[in-house]
Amino acid sequence: MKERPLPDRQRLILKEIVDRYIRLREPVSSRMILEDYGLSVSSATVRNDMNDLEASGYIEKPYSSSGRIPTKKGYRFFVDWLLDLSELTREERLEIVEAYETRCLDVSETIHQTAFLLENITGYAAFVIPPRLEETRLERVVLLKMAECLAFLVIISEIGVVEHGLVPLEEELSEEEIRGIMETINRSLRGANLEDVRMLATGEGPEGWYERPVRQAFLVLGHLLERRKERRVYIEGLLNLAADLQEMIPDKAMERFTRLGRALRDGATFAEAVDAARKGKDGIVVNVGDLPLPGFEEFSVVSCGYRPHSGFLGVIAPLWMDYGRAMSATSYIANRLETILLRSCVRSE
Amino acid sequence: MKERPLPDRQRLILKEIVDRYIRLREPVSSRMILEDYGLSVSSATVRNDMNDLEASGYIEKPYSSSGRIPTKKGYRFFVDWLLDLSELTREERLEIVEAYETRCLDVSETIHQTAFLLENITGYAAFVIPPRLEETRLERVVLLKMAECLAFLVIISEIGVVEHGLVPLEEELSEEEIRGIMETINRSLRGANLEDVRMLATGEGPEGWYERPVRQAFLVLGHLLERRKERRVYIEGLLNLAADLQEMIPDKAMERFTRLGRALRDGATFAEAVDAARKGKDGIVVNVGDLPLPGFEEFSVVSCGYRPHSGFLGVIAPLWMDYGRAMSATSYIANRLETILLRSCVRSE
DNA sequence: ATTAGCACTCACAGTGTTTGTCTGCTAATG
DNA sequence: CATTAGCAGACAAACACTGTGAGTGCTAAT
Repeated sequence: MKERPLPDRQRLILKEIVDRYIRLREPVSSRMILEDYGLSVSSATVRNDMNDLEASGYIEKPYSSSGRIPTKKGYRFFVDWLLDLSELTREERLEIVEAYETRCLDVSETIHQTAFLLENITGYAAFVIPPRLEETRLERVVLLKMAECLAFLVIISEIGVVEHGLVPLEEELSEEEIRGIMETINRSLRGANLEDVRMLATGEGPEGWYERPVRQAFLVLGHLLERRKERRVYIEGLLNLAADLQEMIPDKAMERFTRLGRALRDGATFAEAVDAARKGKDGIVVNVGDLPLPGFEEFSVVSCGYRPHSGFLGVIAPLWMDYGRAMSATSYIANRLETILLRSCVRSE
Repeated sequence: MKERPLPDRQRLILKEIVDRYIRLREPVSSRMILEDYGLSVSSATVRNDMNDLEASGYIEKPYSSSGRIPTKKGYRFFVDWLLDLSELTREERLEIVEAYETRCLDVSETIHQTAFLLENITGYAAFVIPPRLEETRLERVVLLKMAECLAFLVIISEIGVVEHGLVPLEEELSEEEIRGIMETINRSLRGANLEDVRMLATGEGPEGWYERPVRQAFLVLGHLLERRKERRVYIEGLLNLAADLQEMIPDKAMERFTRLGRALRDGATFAEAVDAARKGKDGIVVNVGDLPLPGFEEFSVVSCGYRPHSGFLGVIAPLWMDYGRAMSATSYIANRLETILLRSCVRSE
């Protein structure tokens, strides 16, 4: 794990190479570094250092006589040690805060909105992954009579409205009876985590225990939570990666783009990969091209957790992304979302 | 409008050229036609006919000595006169019917599902455009008390649940009072078209006429309908067009793809363009590369209306799409959706 | 340890060559 | 007069060849 620390000048040169490559997207030559950076040594000296850096695996040459570009290891080192964080401007922060102003209490809605927000701010592809069902506790369900044989079921967790759907009833029930069902459900399930609720409601479960109308509500409850479990990922702005791919591999760009798209179509896989890569950390995590998913070899993922635990969000962008900006945007928005979710509890009293 | 009808052999040759080009995607030479099609004439004769067809604008050459490919006019003629419709298989029809089995009464849900379905069946990009608000009448709203200062508003039209959302209340109201609000709203608005409702609810409207809590519900009502008005288009499977673009213009594929994506991001524009191109027709309409939208020059759109009027759905695919299949899939699914929507009214009694 | 100088490498863009396919035209044919 | 055979010409596609210039590695001098 512990690398021998780089000599000062080499650190400087590496930083310059990464900075410049991120800015201009072309191999950096020894002369370029001097021009930009007024180092008081000659280009040959720089070349020697670059040689060392290459030997240690931080940079590489696309071909034998070209300038250098950073390797993944180089980006990694850059992110860990050399990065200048660039805070969001006051205006940008304001924009984010305002975007949440008109929010309603629907969790999916909020999360979807967040994905858009993060996309707009960073210009990269953004994703938001809601807290796992396992980590979300049922506050209560609300069951309301809508028509003779139709009720409305709303699932409310500690962070707001999770899902809602219609419950067809086999016979007409009075409002009192429906309230009774609701209370039966709440009495037995309040405080349970939603994954347990789902399993209970979809599994063979305690069929005999309840009367038919309760079972009917249960069925829908399970159905809704199941749907929620599947639709776990909101990704926006995939199109932003198109131009990057074009630049990366002009002739295979399209193929790679579709591969990426397909990999992300099944959101759950992506969510799990990122979750695993975060290794349980809470705050900002940067994965430099090491997400074990097909098509992600040339992309970095910046992610940040938010409470309730197990929820996280972030951006997907090429290795040469502006890490500083992505990191501050991601953590700022994670923070806002967290605040919004925790504040907005829809409690019963 | 009326073209002089093509001589029989030329029709045959044109059909063969389009058929073959759609199948193999490469210019068709005079010899190919003979091989495939056992015409009892020589290739020179075919060439002469091809010359005539080119002169009339039905086919063209990519370069001076290549085989021929259809022009838009050629595709147009093909679609209008030469096409063999290819019905969906029994299995495919079954698949579609089954997909609607688990349907709930939420209109957006159903429509979204339909877009997926059409994409899967055809393998092209599919879109579904819901009926305009102007063409949808309010069946009724349902307002239900959920917590002390929170109610749930459900908007129900002739075709199902249109939208729902939370209504924050400024003071606690009894269930009776809330029911009162609901009835006030329903009394004055039932049967009105949703666009009028929206304008009424968002505009300055009859502020003075109602007490505060009613206004509050009104506000949310307007907000929900506004959102609905904006989110009018469901497009799925855009990625399917990527490969086609790659084939069409290998070097500019990505650029064109993003242009297409951006054009479709604002769904309303797309919806209007297609709507205009359909010229009020009810059934299947095929637009061969003549949709006046940037990026659509090289794409055809097959669309089909469904009731309630002003709703329509269809596919977007390259000019060389399998029109027969696309048309039968589109019209079949339009038909199913129509049935489902009209059947599923959520009436009050 | 640093530097100047030089030989070497290689992408890139431009140019030429070859090959094979398919056309248009013309003159012959029934 | 429609049809055909035969031939010359067009041109994409694939490939090799070349010059140019940016950038390196190495070596010998400081």
